[in-house]
Amino acid sequence: MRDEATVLHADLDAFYASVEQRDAPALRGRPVIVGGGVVLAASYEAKARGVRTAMGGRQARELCPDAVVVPPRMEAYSAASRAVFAIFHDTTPLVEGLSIDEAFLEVGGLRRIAGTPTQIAARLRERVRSEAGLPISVGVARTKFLAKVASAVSKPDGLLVVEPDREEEFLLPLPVERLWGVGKATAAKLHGLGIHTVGELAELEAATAERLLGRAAGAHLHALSRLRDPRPVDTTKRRGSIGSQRALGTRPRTPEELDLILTQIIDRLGRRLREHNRASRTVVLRLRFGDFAKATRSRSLRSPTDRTWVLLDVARGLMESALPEIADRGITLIGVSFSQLERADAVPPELPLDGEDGARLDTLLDAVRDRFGASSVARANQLGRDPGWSTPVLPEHE
DNA sequence: TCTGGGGTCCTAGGACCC
DNA sequence: TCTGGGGTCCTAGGACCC
Repeated sequence: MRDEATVLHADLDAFYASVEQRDAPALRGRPVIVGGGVVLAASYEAKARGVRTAMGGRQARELCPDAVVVPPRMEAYSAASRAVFAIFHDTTPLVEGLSIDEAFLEVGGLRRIAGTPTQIAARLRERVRSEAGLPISVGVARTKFLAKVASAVSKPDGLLVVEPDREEEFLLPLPVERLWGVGKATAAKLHGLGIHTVGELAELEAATAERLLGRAAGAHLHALSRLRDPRPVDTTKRRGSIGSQRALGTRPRTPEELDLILTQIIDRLGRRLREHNRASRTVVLRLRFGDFAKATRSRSLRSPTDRTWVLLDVARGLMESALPEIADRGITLIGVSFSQLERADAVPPELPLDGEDGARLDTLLDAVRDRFGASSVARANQLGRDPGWSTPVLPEHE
């Protein structure tokens, strides 16, 4: 196990709001809220008045009537993110992006050319401030998890180093909500057992935590509470899904309206897919009904595709199957994600399955699905992806 | 609290294969 | 013919994060 603090977690402060303040000097020093219906981001001046991310817009304005409310400018945030990540990559080749505004950096091998992790972290903060014009907090520790907690504790605009011999003293008194993966539901379960601090969780047996929280989550959180986090900084991660959704309000919608919205979402997502040279094998339709209960419907394809018309076709089928329930319960949100992504240029060509053969196979698969259920189709899909299988078998089924 | 939009990972049952 | 262990894929749902 590494015994030196060489992992940095760098996390931009109030990211969207800071970009707005950077670009409009009149907003500096004032409470800024990004987003109208719901707060997407709040500047520290607004946070000081109790405004929080994900809070309803009305409540936020009551807490902070003099706040400047601005609509989000996603393009500006993407550009700012690219500039900051360029500084990350200039600092070390070992960068693992977590989201638009945070990343892990492994700087263990750089001591001779760039100095200690603490020196590297301080210089990184200066560069982001002077070159990108944004405040950033950095945590430095032996593991990713501790570095992330350290950056959160250091906010705003902070730098916090957790030396290996101070880890217990730093972590154990913190509330369990600080653990990465403990949200409302998990915190409530732990509180029910009288567990409020990380130290109290660490005193449980691992098996007890697993029984209470589920095998994976329980084992993971228990390990974190005992300072075990073997995950290295991973530079090879790629996005596994992309999605888009639209809230609809509560008024009734006709099937024609829903189809139009679905088409717009799929069209936009299809573009994003092709821009990133990716293809998707599973389409997920996400619904929120009139009572705000959620549901998903999904379907997997024979092979990944980036063709909008194919994806739209699948999504329409899912939507159609949900229409009766929507008519009953009303609908307040439509979302679509494309998952099981692969590189589009790595998808093997489907030569034997194009054109009429492809149409015949689709008909065949539909018949199989009707008669034997979806998992038979899943098996047929496996066979269909086997290049040695598809060509000779098809004509026999005509 | 009358509720955004983008993601990740895990669980669990049914069906299937070897 | 029955039983079983180990594994994969699909679908649906849930918790969590920023």
